[in-house]
Amino acid sequence: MELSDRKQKILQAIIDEYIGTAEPVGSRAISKKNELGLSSATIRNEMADLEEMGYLIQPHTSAGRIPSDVGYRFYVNSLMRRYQMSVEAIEKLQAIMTERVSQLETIIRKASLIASTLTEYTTVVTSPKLNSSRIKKIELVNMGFGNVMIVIITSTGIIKNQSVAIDIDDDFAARLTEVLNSRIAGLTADELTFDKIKQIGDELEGCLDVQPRVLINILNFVYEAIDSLDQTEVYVNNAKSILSYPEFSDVGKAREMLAFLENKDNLVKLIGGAKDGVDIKIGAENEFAELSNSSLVTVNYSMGDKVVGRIGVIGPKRMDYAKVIASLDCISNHVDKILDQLYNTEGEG
Amino acid sequence: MELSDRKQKILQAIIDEYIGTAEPVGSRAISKKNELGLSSATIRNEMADLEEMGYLIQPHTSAGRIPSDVGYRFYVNSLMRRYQMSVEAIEKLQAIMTERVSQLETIIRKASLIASTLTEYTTVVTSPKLNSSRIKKIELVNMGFGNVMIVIITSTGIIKNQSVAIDIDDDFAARLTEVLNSRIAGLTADELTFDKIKQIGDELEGCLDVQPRVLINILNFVYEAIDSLDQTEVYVNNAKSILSYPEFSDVGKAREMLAFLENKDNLVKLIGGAKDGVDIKIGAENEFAELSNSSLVTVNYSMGDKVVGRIGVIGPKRMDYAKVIASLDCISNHVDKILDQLYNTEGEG
DNA sequence: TGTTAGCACTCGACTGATTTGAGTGCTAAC
DNA sequence: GTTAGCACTCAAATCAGTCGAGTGCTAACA
Repeated sequence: MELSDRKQKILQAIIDEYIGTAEPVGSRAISKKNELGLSSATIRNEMADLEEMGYLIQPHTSAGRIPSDVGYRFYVNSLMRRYQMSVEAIEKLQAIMTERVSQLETIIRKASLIASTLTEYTTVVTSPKLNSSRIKKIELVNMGFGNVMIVIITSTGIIKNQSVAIDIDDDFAARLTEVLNSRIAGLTADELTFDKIKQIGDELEGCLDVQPRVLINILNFVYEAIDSLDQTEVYVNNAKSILSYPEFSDVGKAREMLAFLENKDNLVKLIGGAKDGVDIKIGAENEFAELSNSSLVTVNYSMGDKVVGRIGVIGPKRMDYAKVIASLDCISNHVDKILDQLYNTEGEG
Repeated sequence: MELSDRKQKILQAIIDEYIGTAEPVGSRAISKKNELGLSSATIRNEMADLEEMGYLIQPHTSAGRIPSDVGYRFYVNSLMRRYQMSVEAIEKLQAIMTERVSQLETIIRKASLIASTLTEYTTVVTSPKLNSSRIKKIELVNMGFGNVMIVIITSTGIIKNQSVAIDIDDDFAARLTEVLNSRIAGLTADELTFDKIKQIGDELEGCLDVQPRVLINILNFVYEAIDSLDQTEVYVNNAKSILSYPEFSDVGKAREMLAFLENKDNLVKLIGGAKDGVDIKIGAENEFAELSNSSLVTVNYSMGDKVVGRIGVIGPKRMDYAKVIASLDCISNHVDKILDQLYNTEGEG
C-alpha cells in the first residue's frame, strides 16, 4: 500500500527527530514543530496507521514511536533530504587528500580517517587485493652481518620488504638483484605461481654459482612477499565513537561491538557483500547479529573502471544517513581521482 | 614505622583478594581463608591500624577496605610473590618472536601484541627514535607516468618510501640513484641537516644536467623522509580490555580513557618518564589525571647497551603486578636478544 | 468526512521510605 | 594478646506510591 503524502511527511518528521534525540518520538513533539499544522490527535491516528503498516515501532504502550528497519529503509529510499556538504568540509577533504600522497595504503588510511572525522562514526575500509598489480622491481640489499633485505616494489606503489638471514656480499647481492629483475619484473602475483618460482630457481642455479639452499631461501621469501599482496587489508577508524551513543550505554554491548570490529574476517565478509556504488544495510539487513542495532553504509572506490575496495561507515541505525552518504560519495570520488592520477587506469604505472 | 610481620601478611592477603574481586575486602573474608589462623575481630583491629598508617582505605563506614596507593606500593616493593611464567606461555612467546622477523617495527608490534595477550591488559610500546641509524641505501624507482618512488633503507631495517610526481626516465633515475647514494649513504639522520642537504643539492646541480626545481623536489622528500625517522612511534594494543573492568563500568570514563590512549603525545610523555628497567607507577604516581585509577608498568628494551624504547602495560590499580612484571621482563629479554641478532649492537648492521 | 478536543488508561521513570546485610568499632571476657 | 558479642553504620536492594508522557477511543465540530 502506498503511503499518503501526509503519512510520508509525518514519518520523515519522526525519523528526523529520532535521529537527533535517540528517544521515542511522541505525537505532540511532531505536532509542536507545526510544520504540518496538524494536532497531536491527528498525528496520533496517522502514527497508529504507520505502526500497523510496519514503519514504526512502539517500545511500550505509553511511549512514543521509533522507526522500524522498514521505516528507515523507506526514509533512505524516498524521504531523506539530500545533504549538502559544507564548503569547509570539502576544502578540508581536498586539503588532506592532496597532501603529498604516496602509497596506496596511505591514501586508503587517509580516506578512512577523513570519513570518520566528517561523520563522527566508525569507519572501515578495505584495501584492494593486489593480485593484478605488477612487480615493478625487486631489490636485494645486503645489510651486513649475514642479513639481506628483500624489497619488492609493485606498479601500484606497494613496497614489501623482509630481511632474511643469508650471508652474501654486496657484489653478489647486486648480481642476484639484476638477474631476478630480469626474470620477475613485469609479472603479476597471479602469474608468479609456485611452479614458476621453482622454474626460475632452476634456471638461476645454472647461471649463478650459488648454493641451492640460499637460492631457495630467497625465492621462498619472494614468493611469500608477493603472495601476501593477495590479502585484503582492513583498517578501522574511530571505533571508540560507539561509546558516545546511548545505544551502547551498556558496557557489555560496547565491548561486544568492539570485539566484532577487531575481527578482520568479519569485516571483510561484511563489507564484501555490498553492491556497487553506495550501499546501505539497515539493522537486521546486515548478516551479522552484532550489527542488528547498527547500520552500515558503504561505497566502493576504483582504479580505472575496476572496483578495488570499499569504504564503510558503521553507526547506530538512527545515523544521519544523508550526511554519511554525501560524505562517502565525496570521499570516494576524491580517492578515485587520486588513484587515477597516480596509477592511470589499470595500475599500469 | 615498620609493619609487623602479621600486618604485612594481612595486607598481602587483602591486596591479593582485592586484585581478584575488585570489591572492598572485609575482615571476615580474610579470616575465613584461615591462612593466618586469626579471628575476624583480630584482623579487624589490624586493619584499623593499617588504615591509620595509610595502607588501606575504607570507602565508607560499613564497607571493607581497599588498598591505597601507598598500600599497593608496599605490596609491589616488598610483599608480592614472584610470578612464575608458565612453560606454555614462554614457548608461545618464543614461537611468535622467532617467526620470521624482519623489520624493527614488526618486532615491536609483535612484542606489544604478546604483552597484551599474556597480561590481558592494554599495552603501549614506543618504537626507537632512529636518528642514530644510518642510511643504508637510497633508491629512486621510476614508476612511469611522471611518478618516481623514493625508497630509503636504513641500517636498522626501516624502509621509508614516498612517490613524487617528477617526470624523469629510467636512465636518469638510475644515475641519480647512484650519485645520491655516493653522497648520502652511511650518514645518520642527525648528520643529514637541512644545510647538508642543500650543499649536496648544489654539488649535484653541477654534475648532472637537471632542472634545479626537480632536484630540490627530490632532496626535499629525502630530507623529510629521513627526518621522519626521528619520530617516536607509539602502538597501543588491546585498548578495549579496559571495558572489562568494573573500574570502567561507566561508559563515560571508558571513553575518556580510550581518548587518552589515542593521544600519542600523552603516551610518549607518559612512558618517556619511566626509569630504566622495570618501572611501576601506581595510581596518582602517574602524572596524568586520567590514570589516577590505573597503574602503569613499563620495561625498556635495548639495542646493544643503548635503551631505545619501552613496552608498557596499563591496567587497573589492582592489576596482577607479579604477572605483568614477569611477562614484561620476559618479553623485553626476548626483544633485546632478537634486536641484538638482527642489528648487532650499535645498529651497525 | 476529516479533524480535533477531551478523557480514561498505560506504564516506565522517579521518589522516598523501609529493609537487608555486610562490615565495622568497641567492650568485656577469656 | 585474642576473641566473642553486640550495637551501630550505611550502601544497596526492595517496594509502594506518584508523576507524566504518551496512547487509543469517542464524540463533537467544520
